[in-house]
Amino acid sequence: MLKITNTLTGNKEPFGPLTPPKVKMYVCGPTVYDDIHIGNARSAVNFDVIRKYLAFSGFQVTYVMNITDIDDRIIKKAIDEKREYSEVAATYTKAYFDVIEKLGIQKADIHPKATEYIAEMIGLISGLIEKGHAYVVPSTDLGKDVLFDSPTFKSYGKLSGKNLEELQEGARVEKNETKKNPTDFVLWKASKPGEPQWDSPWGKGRPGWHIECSSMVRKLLGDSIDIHGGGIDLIFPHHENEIAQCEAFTEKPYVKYWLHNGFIEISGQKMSKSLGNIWKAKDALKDFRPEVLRYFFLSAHYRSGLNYDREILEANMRGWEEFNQTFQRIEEALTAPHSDAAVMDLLELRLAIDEVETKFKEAMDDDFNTPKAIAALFDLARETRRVLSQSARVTPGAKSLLAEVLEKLNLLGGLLGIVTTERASAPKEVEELAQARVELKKEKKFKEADEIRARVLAMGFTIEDVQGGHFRILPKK
RNA sequence: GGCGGCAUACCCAAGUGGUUAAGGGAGCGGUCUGCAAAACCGCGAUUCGGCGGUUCAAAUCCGCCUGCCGCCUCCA
Repeated sequence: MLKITNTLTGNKEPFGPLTPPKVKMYVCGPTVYDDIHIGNARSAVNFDVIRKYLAFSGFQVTYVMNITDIDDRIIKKAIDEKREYSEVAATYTKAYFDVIEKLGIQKADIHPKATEYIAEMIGLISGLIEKGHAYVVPSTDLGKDVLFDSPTFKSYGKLSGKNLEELQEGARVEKNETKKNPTDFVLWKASKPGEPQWDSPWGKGRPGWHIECSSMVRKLLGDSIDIHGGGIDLIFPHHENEIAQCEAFTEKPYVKYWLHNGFIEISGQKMSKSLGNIWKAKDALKDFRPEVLRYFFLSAHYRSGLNYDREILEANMRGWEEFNQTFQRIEEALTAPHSDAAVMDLLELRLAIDEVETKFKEAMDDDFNTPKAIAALFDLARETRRVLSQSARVTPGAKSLLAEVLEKLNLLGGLLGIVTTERASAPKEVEELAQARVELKKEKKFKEADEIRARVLAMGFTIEDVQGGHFRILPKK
């Protein structure tokens, strides 16, 4: 039984979608004004795994992730770079999908762009005005603003656990003369001359931030959906405001389960432009394999913070390498001739194979506990390596078990996206040198053999001796 | 000031009432080896930030304290 921690209730609840086996899932995607950083990447990976696990569990998931392609920061960038805002958005949308693809993140079923849903937004805003939840105020020469009247939505604050009085007393709520209440927020923003603009009943303007998600959710998934996700920082005000807009208008529950992922910190500090410690995903991908980054992201629970430090990531990578080595070693054993004479103890491996999927599911069913799920995979991998070390050539019985291991680890590890299909392969020349070295060793010409090893090392490869006069070539560490 | 989260071995990180406190990294000891590396085996928290309380039983529940962090303004 899958359980999910729901931010709305603060509890871990059994997961029951509105219309099983269908699951409607929406996650707040990027605002395409710059390259995404590893925090964005972590979020995308977390929800990718959640989406895949739901599908693995038999649910029919419809997954929507938006692209915010109109926003103040995009406009600012466009002005700074003297380009059209749409060019800026297109540039970073492309960059986003490039990173997503590299990270092995399955595309959402739909990636709607905000600017393609302006009509739906205007419709929703008009409806809110008619129902008395929004009001129009004069703004620029080109048009008027529309603001949400927060006290008219009586459960405002239910997601973030805030109430209107506290927010009004709070020192950090901005003063704004056009707002009737400090917690009111913009639904429609009048454009200034030269800014991107759309025609509306309130003149030339553009949508507020919160309204786009609400509009796209309703248009693409319906009034009520099962899962809505995003970063922990979006709880307030973004998701709170989405609830207010939608529920005030539809008078139906907007989202059943709210999921929020924790932040990545850089050496204990929040990533921010002002601190200058932004680590872009595309740069991370230059230094680390995508599977390693995914392994790192999934090494902590998605709700927790994740501290990044180069040493921590590199320590994670060493564990990941050993895990992935297992695949290559199994493949080697499977392709090598078998041995009927080998004495092998396979009992523990049999047990490990039988329980791995159960342990994996138990972990994932507990609010997508990926660290625990990974531990289950590592248990099987360790047991497999133990068996492999018993004999260079394995028995036919061992081969069939190893094939099962491969299947399980590929299935479950593949779901997490932490398995690499890349195998260490060396140039033919290196292979030949290594083979020649075997002969030299047989003739006890160790000095020559060591010279070959040194030469190969200079070429970027390490030769490791394996039992029975065999060898393995690995990239230099 | 309001709301929320976290504190588990040298490091990362699961565990949220009851058998030996997962897993990974690093370390140490051993086996193997021409050497090296790898591999494999073994070792490692009598204890879970501190102090009280509840309970037959707590890392796990409650209270207080200390420390760190996030949100309340754009933010994954």
